[in-house]
Amino acid sequence: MKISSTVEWAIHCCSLLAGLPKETSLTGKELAEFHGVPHPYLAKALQTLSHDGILNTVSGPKGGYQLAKKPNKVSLLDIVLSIEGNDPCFECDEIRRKGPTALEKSPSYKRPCLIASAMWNAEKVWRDELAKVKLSDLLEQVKSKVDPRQLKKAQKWIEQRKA
Amino acid sequence: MKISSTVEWAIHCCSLLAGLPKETSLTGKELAEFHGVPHPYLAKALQTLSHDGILNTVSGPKGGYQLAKKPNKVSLLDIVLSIEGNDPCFECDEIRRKGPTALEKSPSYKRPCLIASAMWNAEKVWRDELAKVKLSDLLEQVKSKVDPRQLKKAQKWIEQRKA
DNA sequence: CCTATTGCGGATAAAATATATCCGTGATAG
DNA sequence: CTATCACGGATATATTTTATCCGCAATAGG
Repeated sequence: MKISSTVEWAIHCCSLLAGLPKETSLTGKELAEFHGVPHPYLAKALQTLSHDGILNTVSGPKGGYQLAKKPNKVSLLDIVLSIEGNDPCFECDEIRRKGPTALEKSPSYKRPCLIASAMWNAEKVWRDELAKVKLSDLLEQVKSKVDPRQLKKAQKWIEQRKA
Repeated sequence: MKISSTVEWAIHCCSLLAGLPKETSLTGKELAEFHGVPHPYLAKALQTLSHDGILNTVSGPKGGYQLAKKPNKVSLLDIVLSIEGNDPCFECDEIRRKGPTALEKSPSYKRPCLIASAMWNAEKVWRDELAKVKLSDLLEQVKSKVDPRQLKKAQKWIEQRKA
């Protein structure tokens, strides 16, 4: 039960893009360099986010990625599901219907397995919690909790690229 | 982000053992056959559950597995963590400290990354939810929601083995 | 136009993890 | 003493994750 590290990269990228001035975009290469992660692989994730309407992309020189929506309209859940897919993390293999004591057919099989239900319910509260957290919330926290020197440094790095 | 199918087996096994009459135990082979899953691999899971104090084991003929605690003292979280390990599913790779705009050293690095915090918080509510569900709760639901014919069949199958 | 830059999509490779099996050892009931 | 069973380690196989590459389409600028 491990969340792929691509999810971490994707959230960082989206957070960064969310904090950018209007009309500013970053290329995949820049996003990879900024975060110190491999570019070709990160590109796959950006592609996926773009496909799912979280990022806007522009081809060609001066192209790159922008956040497709307002930061308060993008949740962590949106990003996680985009990268990981929205299959539930607990998959019910219907083992209640296997083995020598299973019935050929039973009305109770139409209801979900009790164990699966409990697992899915827990996953639901997890998802609900992630859905509550928007990129705008992260931006808000950044103001007070991240070292101002780092913010300055990042801002400078980006301005230099876009000049 | 997928939970291993071994977890599903483990929960089914624990639930079954929880519903057994006092002093009744089942062998690894019986548990595997009952659920229609491969015995040697399931044995590994049972071993782990035993190691973590969820199951009691007895060697030798007439040996096997029993639930080590009362059903209301074993939660789904106990079983999940036993099998999957208790590492958080989101691992923070500290990418905020990587790349050209990171600082050598900053007091803000002593606090957890904001993104990781949000992910861990969601995982906490997930765990809390799983901790709420005890094997006794599942047993209670079984009474009203599982086909009585299947319960009868299972009971008979076990009695026959133990006769 | 032409060219350089950039994202897209498919194919592929390498590494890590999950799944599954086997066997020798020790414990124990009969 | 023997048959049954759990334990622990070693090993094999399958699947997933991680990572890279390349040809194509889009586009800004000369």
